[in-house]
Amino acid sequence: MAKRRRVANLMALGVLSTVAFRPMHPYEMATALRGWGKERDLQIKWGSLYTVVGNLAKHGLLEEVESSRAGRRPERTVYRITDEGRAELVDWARELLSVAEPELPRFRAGLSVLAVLGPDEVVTLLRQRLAAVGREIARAEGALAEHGPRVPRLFLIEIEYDLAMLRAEQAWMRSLIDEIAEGRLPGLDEWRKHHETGEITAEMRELADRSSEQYGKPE
Amino acid sequence: MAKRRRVANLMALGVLSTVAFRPMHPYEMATALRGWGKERDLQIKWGSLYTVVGNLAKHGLLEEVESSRAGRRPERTVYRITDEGRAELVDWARELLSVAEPELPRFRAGLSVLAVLGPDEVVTLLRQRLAAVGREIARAEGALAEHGPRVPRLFLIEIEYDLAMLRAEQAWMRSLIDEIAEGRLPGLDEWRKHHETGEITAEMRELADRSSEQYGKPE
DNA sequence: GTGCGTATACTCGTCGGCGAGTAACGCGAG
DNA sequence: CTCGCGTTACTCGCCGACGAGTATACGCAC
Repeated sequence: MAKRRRVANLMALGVLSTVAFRPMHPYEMATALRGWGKERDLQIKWGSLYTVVGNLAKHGLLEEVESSRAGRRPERTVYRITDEGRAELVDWARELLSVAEPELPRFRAGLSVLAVLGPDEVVTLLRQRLAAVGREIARAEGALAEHGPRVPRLFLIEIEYDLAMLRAEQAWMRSLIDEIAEGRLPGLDEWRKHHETGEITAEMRELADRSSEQYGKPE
Repeated sequence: MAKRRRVANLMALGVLSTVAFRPMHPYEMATALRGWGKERDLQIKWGSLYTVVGNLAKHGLLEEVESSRAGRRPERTVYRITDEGRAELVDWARELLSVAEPELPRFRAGLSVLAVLGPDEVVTLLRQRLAAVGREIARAEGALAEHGPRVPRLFLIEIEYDLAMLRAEQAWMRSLIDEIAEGRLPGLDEWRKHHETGEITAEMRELADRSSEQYGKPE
């Protein structure tokens, strides 16, 4: 289960997958990744790039090929992927596709502190986010429509995944918004009262102090 | 849009939300969070805890109350939330609930490097993950069933969100698996051939070299 | 009552992440 | 032909994340 990667940063996965095609220097890897459209999956931090490539080399997953300097430009070090690097890439892909450890999206964190806001405001905020999700959906659909004809479907799979997840999120948010807005959410009155008066119900106090186990084991 | 948080780590959100109830020392915050069941959202790294609390204090979101030592135990520093801290908590919650910047789940990264594996293996791996997702669903359902009676629904919202997302993921994975397993995915033959012979199609080579813009602007 | 395992409550050091800075080149405008 | 601004290609350095280490206290067996 998810053995510790020598280079854990997901950008390293991107690097490995581009440099698998042909030897490159770091900057080239980044532009290739970008040109590919993968900046979305593993966002490129220019600062990290060289750290990551350096670490990959240190661990024998990449190796330095040449260190040419054209003119008096800064030196460009070209790297090639090693057999070990290729193995790591494959093994990592296997892990990512087969393991489902729970993720912690930021929105989920927001949901878990819902109660610090009042119900009415929550509805407003969720509506804003719903609109934003709608825009993301449009964007993903646009991307599919644009590239669908030219690019094999295999390479657009992540976008299809995005779409599926975004639509699910949209549906879920809609039903939650409706429940709150129409007053059907159980406990809504206590929530509103707590928020207006700042008063903490006995229930909440109890919850706050209890330290029993809940949903999910500590790692 | 997502102004830079003085303390960006999501654990800080957890800390703020617990210490909002009453002053505590760091270790107590962590156990409260755990007892609450929030270790799932913002997983607790013991090393980070003190860094995070320290940073919150440094930025005036928490303040030191007393530094009692009971017996000859290590000194316990108790912190209280400041008005600024409370404001940050509320503002942060607002942001998390209203903004939808795209997340980058690990699975999505795996999908984006699908092609380094062969279709048959991909099916096997996805089936494994499908089973794992099923177990996660069961777990979330169990948690809902267990706590539903005792805990107000408001505090279980994240679990409902988990469930919705997990089910969507399950459905999407099923349909992808079927498409590949039943040979309905377009481009499947090229994919298989590429994987068996190691040969790169002209299409892929072209894709690899092109550096045109795609889906998503660089930040 | 003494030994030992476990919970409590931190401290420290390292390593990676990443923003900001730098420097050479190339080109288009005037 | 030269100014300057965008692109290429990196380097530097801080600071935050977190694993591992540490030290006390408490409970319980024998």
